[in-house]
Amino acid sequence: MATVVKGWTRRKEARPAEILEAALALFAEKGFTATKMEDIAKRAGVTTGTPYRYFANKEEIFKAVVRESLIPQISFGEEMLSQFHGSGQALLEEVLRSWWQGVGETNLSGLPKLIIAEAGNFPDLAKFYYEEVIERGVRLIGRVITYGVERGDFRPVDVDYTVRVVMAPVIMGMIWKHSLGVCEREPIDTERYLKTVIELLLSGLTQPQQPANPASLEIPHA
Amino acid sequence: MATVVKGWTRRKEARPAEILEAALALFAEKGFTATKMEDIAKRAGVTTGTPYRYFANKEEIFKAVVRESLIPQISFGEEMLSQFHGSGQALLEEVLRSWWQGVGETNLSGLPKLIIAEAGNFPDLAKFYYEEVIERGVRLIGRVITYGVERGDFRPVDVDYTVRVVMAPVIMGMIWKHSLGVCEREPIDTERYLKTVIELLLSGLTQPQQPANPASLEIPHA
Amino acid sequence: MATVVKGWTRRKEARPAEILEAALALFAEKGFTATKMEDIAKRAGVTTGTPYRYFANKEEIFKAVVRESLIPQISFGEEMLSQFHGSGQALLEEVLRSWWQGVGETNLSGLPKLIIAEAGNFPDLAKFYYEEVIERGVRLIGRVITYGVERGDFRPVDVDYTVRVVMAPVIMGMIWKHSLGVCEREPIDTERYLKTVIELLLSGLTQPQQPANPASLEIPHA
Amino acid sequence: MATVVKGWTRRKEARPAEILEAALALFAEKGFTATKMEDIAKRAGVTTGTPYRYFANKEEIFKAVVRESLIPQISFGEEMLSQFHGSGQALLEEVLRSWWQGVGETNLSGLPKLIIAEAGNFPDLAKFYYEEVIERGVRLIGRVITYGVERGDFRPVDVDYTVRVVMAPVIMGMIWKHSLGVCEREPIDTERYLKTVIELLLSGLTQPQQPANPASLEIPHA
DNA sequence: AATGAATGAGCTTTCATTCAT
DNA sequence: AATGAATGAAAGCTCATTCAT
Repeated sequence: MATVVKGWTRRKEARPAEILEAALALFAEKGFTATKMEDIAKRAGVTTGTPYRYFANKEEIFKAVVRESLIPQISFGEEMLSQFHGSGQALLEEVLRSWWQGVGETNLSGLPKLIIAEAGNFPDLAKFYYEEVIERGVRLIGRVITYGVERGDFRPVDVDYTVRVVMAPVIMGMIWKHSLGVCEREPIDTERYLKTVIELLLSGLTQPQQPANPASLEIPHA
Repeated sequence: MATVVKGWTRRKEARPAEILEAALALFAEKGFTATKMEDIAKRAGVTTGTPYRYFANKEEIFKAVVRESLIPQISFGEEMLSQFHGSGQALLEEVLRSWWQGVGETNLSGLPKLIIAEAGNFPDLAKFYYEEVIERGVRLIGRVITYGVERGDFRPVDVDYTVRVVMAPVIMGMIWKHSLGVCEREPIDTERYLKTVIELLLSGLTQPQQPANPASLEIPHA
Repeated sequence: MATVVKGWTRRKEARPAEILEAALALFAEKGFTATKMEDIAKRAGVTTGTPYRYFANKEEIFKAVVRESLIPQISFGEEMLSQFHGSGQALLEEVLRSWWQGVGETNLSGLPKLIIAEAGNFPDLAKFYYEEVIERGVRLIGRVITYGVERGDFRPVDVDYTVRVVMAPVIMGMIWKHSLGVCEREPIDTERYLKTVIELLLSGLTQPQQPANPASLEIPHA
Repeated sequence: MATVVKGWTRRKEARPAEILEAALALFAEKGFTATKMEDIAKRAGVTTGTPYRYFANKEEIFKAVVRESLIPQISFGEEMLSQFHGSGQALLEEVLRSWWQGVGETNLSGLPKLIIAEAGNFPDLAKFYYEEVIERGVRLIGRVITYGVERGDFRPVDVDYTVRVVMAPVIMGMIWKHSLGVCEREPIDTERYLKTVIELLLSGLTQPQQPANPASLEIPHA
């Protein structure tokens, strides 16, 4: 939230970032349509017209938020994959957990909900998000699963579709936080949720053929 | 859509149902906010004021759609559960498949997306949906899993949280169809998706035949 | 409120009167614009279209209410005047009290408020009411005052304008009942109000016994 | 009406006042409901959305009109009372005349009609007006009468109710101007009306100098 | 570069009146 | 004579975007 500096002293180059930060917070809370430009401006500590100096319109602000905040998280996952040498199980868990930490526990977790909600009414946004985020994400998880299958850690599976099944609980966890989750009597215990997800997925993916290697059932980090 | 008839008569008793059908189609396509009352009216073959003869406002139309269409599907699942005598695996597959058939392949599959998207801006709707749909659905799947665990078909699991993990891929499948799914080059093969989901879940839930590593079976917090 | 008779048995000739009664009650409560035709119908125990069998539109219903209910009250006052033989004071009191009883304490007391409120937006209604009610009422009170002056009971006064001053507290009393009166902590004691009105008016009109100050008796513009 | 200026600037600080002035004129003419926001805007020389920058909604515009225009008139009367040293008669006449001048002869005279008309349908407005205007007005006139009674200028009277009787002709005079008054062949001569009011009221309130004729003071029927 | 007043199309909801039955 | 479903124009309020300063 924009460190307050004495009036004109505030460095101009911080403006766009402050606007994007404010926009992300509001997008996550209310969605795209329900977020008013004026609220973004106010929250960024500027006036109505200022965001238009830096971004052509609300859609461009959304794209910029995605580019600046979400896409680096995917790059981070790709980085991790390229340097990984352990078991498929460990890799999958590592990727899911770091995604959860970098996205699920930040305001970014509001973006999947937003895009799901508004894709139909903003086809440009949908296309952009699909190409820049979804496709890269799917490719990343696909490579993770293939890695495990090729190492013999995972059963041979229908990779393309398994990717979606693997991602679903993580995405849903994020969506939940930002929508009906607020109706629940006791908030979700995210660590417990994540643990359940990983346990079920790994257990479902793991090669059951040979007498199980007890180590491979253990939860890494445990 | 409504055979055109001269004058207003004849369709009298059919009107509310026609309006709900039109509303569901539009809700699924555009969401709650973006669905204009006038569009509902037009699609139902009536004029602006007519829906208000039957429903107090847009929120009530939504509730009626849920009550008339979605809730019976849950009742159907409860019915199925109470009469089932086979294995846990068979029960879970049966429930998921029939849910998919009765909801996922109809316009009803648009409702989860809608409610996720608009919960924050329509707390009344959220509360209604949470109490009437989510809680009953969660309870149903919880009983299905417990059934399997008690029969020894499934590993002992953290039922409350496993429910969410089991439902996630099904819900996501429905959400996908109505949002970013339209961006995909080739449409999802739903049978293939469902097969992958069930295979992974059953494989993840099923009691391993050989002596398992006890540590990995523990229920968190237990 | 429409004696309930077995369905079709209800004598048709009672319909218009029932509709007017319902209309008066609602007009008094909500005013002209805010009274919905459908509410009139419902309250009269018929359906939406029925009032239109008897009256061309809402304005005509209003006129009929005035003709059937309010105008007879004026005739009654005229009757009283033509047969009266006592003092001017007694006559004025009699007229005011019987007006209060026949109008002020019934739903008719809502009509002055209504017409005052809506005259600007329904010029036809205003003209009708002015000609049929106001002019006759003013003429009546004018003759009452003249009666008192000619008998020497009242000071010689500017009759035309005194009429308005005399009527004002009675009209305001009725208006009050139907509008801001509801905000008062304790409801108006109408008998006490009426007593205060009459006391002040009679005391203000009565011929002082001692040689009067001629200046104060002059009629302006005379 | 707002000298037309190029662009939107310049009138910045004047806007709210211009809007209130336009609103008052329309409220006086048509009442609250029948005054369209767009008409207020047009008359103030702006477009539909502009009034909403300054006032949350139509009700708030009404309240602002009352606060800015009517309430100062009451304060003025209170001021006058606190500095007055003459006879009760002179005080009452002074107060009524200055009220007439400051309210009766301006657009403010439309407010009593408005509030009487719409109290039932806008309870919030009614409560506000009752508390901010009526109660203070009643208290003011009550003190004026008490002043006269205590000085021996007025007969001892039922102050609470006499207040209403005294105010009635003044309020009615204002109401009349804005409703059925327009139907009259020759417009009311306000000076003549006011003179008649004051003469009748003072004559009705003044302590008879001579031994009173008990009969004439008795309340008939008592 | 930044401001913030102003725009105006767009949406939900209401209700007098009509007219097929 | 009576019904009551349907009409459709109208009104309050919102908000992305513009542009004079």
